[in-house]
Amino acid sequence: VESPHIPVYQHPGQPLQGGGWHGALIRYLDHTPELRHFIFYETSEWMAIYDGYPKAKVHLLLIPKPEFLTINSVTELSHDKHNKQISRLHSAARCIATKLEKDTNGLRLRMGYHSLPSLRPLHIHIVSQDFDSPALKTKRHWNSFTTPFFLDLLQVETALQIHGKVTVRHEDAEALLKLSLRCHACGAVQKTIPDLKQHVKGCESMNINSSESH
DNA sequence: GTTCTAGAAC
DNA sequence: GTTCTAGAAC
Repeated sequence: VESPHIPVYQHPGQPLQGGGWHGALIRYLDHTPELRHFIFYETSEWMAIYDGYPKAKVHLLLIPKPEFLTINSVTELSHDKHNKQISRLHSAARCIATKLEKDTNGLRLRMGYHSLPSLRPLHIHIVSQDFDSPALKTKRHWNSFTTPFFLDLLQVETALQIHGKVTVRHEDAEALLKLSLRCHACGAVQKTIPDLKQHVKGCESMNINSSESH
């Protein structure tokens, strides 16, 4: 397990545009000078960057470096080929999350993959569960983090262990993104995104296990 | 992935 | 009238 000097989370602002969005994350790995402020921390095996459009108070992406693991989606992983690398990557994610949870005084974090990622290469989301961010604008955004579309690290590890790979049915995953807007803490359905954000701010269930509730 | 915007919803 | 979403374009 890496035990680096993980810094304090401090998002730098909006990233530069251009360069084609599918491979946008590659530009971070290439150390494009304009994006250097978006590097949260890196080792020889991975780079943790600030999400350019953070969907919560804390939102990092953990990207394995090409020489460590070259792959675009969780469905391309196999137990036989990648078990050791994935273990190390997940350890790093957990190490970062533990540090961030300390720094943020109990902000709850989830770590995992999107079933159908829009960006390559493979990346793990480390995201706090407040979803208090102006960049979270659509049902797709919301459901990609709060439905089973979001695959937790442990879930991926278990699938790899049992089935040797992670299987995603495209249409099932797409359907999850279209589910009605539901509070992830209490399950209440909300009509619009603004309604949902308003609800989450005051939702009693949100504060369980948070230091702010004590 | 985001931006833009037409038209649905209110 | 304004708010909000969803689909096209990028």
